[in-house]
Amino acid sequence: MSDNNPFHHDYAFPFFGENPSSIYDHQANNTQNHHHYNQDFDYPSSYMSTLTECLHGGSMDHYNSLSSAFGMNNNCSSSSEVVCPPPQIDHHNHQESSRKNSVDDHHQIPLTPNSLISSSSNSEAGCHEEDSSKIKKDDQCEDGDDDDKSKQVSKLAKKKGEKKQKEPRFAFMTKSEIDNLEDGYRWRKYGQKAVKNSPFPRSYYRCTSQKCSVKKRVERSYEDPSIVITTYEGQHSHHCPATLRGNAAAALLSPASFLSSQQQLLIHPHDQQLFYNNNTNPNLPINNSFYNNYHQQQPQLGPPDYQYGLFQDMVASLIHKHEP
DNA sequence: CGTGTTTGACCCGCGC
DNA sequence: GCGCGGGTCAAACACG
Repeated sequence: MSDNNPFHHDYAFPFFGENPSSIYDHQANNTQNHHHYNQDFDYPSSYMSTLTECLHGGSMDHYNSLSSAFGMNNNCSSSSEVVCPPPQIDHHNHQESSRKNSVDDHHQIPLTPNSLISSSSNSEAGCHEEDSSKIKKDDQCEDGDDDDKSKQVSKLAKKKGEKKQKEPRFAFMTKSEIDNLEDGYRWRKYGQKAVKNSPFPRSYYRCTSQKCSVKKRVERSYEDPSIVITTYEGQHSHHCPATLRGNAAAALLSPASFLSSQQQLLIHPHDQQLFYNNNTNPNLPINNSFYNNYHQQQPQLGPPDYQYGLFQDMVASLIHKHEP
């Protein structure tokens, strides 16, 4: 697949978070002129729970409800109810991670207005074929390569005789200076690759929980370097570590809930004006490991006060918006 | 020492 | 068959 845009073959949802100043700039300068938002677009507060359920291992019904909730068609030829903001190449906002692999050419690919919004199920023709490739690899193992028997045995035992189902995927776009957005789960990075036509590498993460095969890819949009594209693959087979402590309030106010709800909220351009993007809050350390360290080292405590405040502001706003 | 990251090598599918 | 690009593996390394 030559397409390096995950939104062309994954279940995709556009999210944008911005700080107030930047959204004003966007709207004043670009958004309204070059891209349209569906005026009838509705954003029920159930987004919050729906997305969380998806991330916590919900059924495909959740995917459907998500897609419908976001006004997306289930077929691939999306009518693009929501269009992403225009690409703004911001070269001073490049990430600093090392790139071992040089990218041959960084030429700009013409942006189609719907390029980031189209969605498809995994059964669509445009999906990845990585699972079939794995199966084939395992078949080759059966042929008897003595070299890597030990590591191949486990794979064989895992997949032999059954065709592994393709994992459902969905992707988020988030305006953030942080690449790896905290979602409440613990992830282990297992790879990084240069992306064709993009100066930004793609990172591969796997859920650290045993028996959980959920993966996620994180990459920065080459069209707008301030946008982080996170693609989840699979569904967690365990509870979110951030919500495991049995404290409903803590769970509600956990960074995981905060971030996902923030992303959902920020899908609507009008809401973008209401909230700070947590990740561009100058009071927050711009540090990938901030939330990870927080969860690992201070799991008994709630988020900092400003996070409480932000989240409560958002919830209050949501309630206000949906009151008759 | 346990956990997570980095990074070169490798595999696979696909197009030519 | 060959090269390319995406995805994964695993040894080496970093860090608390």
